[in-house]
Amino acid sequence: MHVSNSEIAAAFDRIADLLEIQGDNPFRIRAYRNAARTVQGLSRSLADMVAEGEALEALPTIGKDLANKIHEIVTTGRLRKLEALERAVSPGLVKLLKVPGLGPKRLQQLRNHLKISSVDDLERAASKGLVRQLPGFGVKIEQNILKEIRGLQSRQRRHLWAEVEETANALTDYLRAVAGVKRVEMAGSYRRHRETVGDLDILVTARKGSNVVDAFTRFDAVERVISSGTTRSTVVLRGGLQVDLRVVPQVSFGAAWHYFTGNKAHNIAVRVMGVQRGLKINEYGVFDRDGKRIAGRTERDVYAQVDLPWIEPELRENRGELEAAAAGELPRLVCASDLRGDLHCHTLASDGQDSLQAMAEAAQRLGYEYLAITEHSQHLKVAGGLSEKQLLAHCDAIDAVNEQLDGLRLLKGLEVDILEDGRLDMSDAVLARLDVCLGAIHSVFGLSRDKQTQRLIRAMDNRYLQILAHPTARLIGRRAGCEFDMERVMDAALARGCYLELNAQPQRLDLDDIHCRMAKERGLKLVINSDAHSATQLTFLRYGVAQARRGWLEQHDVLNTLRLPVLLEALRSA
DNA sequence: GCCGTTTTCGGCCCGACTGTTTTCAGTCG
Repeated sequence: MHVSNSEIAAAFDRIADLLEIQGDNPFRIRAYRNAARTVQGLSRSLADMVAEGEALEALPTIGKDLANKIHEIVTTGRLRKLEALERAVSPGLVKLLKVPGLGPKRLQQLRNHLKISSVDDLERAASKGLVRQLPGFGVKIEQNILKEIRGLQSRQRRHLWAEVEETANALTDYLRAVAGVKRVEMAGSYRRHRETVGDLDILVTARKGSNVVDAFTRFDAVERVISSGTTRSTVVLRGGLQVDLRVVPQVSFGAAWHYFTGNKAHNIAVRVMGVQRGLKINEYGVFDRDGKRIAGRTERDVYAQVDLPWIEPELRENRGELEAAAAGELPRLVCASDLRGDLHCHTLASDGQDSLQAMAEAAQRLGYEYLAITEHSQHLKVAGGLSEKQLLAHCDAIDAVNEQLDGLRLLKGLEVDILEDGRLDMSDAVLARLDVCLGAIHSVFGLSRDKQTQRLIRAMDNRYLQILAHPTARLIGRRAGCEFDMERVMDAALARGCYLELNAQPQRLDLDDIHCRMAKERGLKLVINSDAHSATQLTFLRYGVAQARRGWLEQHDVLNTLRLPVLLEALRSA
């Protein structure tokens, strides 16, 4: 049995939910939520740490009690505290807490007076006009509850970052054109480039008297206005995306941008650092003991007040970036212009939509030195996988295009299927003729953790395999990644001179940010690839770069920042 | 439940908006 960090985090979050319903001490509830976040963000397996007898209490937000609980869940697979809570709380209640506007206090009222224990109960009671009669409730709250229940499903899902990019750009362009508006910036998880975002946060500075909030609520795609004050407004767009707007004075812009970028844990930690220095930090600025504003115009000013350099938004997760900043050890994050090429794409020869020539021209326009053409292999019939004979012919075609190219070199590659037993779907004799060989899992995702680990390691045992493509094979929101021992696979890759891919397709982003950091910590280089299936998809590489930055990667951690000759040397010695 | 330049108890980030009240509680981010 292996208990993953995600499972432990989920257990702590679940405990927090259940405690909230019981109206428990809010600080205890927060302690569980903080711990869940810490656990989720660790780049080491807690199960391994327990097995090696390491002191879990050294981890931030983990004290003696939670260390014991982690120990219990890792060694027994159970958590008695959670089981007791599950028995004490009826299952429908947790879902009720997800209804916007319903917190622990109102939930308590509903349970005590109306015996409500599920969303269905609540809908019935609200429809009959029973809810409005409770103390503290009224007609408006009752109507809101009914409205929110109906919209519950559509709003719960998170959106891929890339899916909301266009809306974010349209909205900022729209707001920048409003009279009196000076500055418009995205904040929140969008600015931090999380792979999915729950809502959009937009920050605006404007001259006095500007009707920016009004204009915002009249934006074309707005379906519903949830709230609208003088400095703040929330709307829901068609399609269910929620957008929050904040308007702040210019002198507060930096403080507000920092505050609304988050994440919450990062903000709280910075505020606590302020408190230790006798400062109050809020979205309007940094204030001394006399209440005088001493900073706030830029983010850099705010950080400077707590003796820190400016921190890249992608790092702001309270996963050690504040400590690194204090020590002057922040990473110099990789950026898109560091990349000199792309080692994973498809053409019409398998399941791509553009010709070799079109892909080459697009790569030239992007200024790349190299682009690897990596079709599927025969086992993946649905994607037009190539037989050995077809692959060799395709290599000739690549050679022919290369003869015409200036400045760009197409590399002969393959995304070879890793079969169930770990063998590769192509003979060594043919693989030997390639510049680049990626291996990937496209079937049998459900093997046991042990077998999947062995499968991947056996694939890397093949001397021709250089890169493990989209290692977990997850599809965000649709398919969980394969289960295997990531740390063993990474160590095996390191020992064999193999590399792991960070696949930049927005629905894959595989490896994720935590995995990136695991790799970096062991000195394993990653390759950021677009896996483009058309010429325009080559620009997807930027999503991968964002994910890499969230994983603290620097230029020297990424293989395809190398110049072509150095890259080829690195691949040959793999 | 965590944590410590106020260190083993007593705090725990802080402000906006809504709706129900008539000065504030609840919720949210």
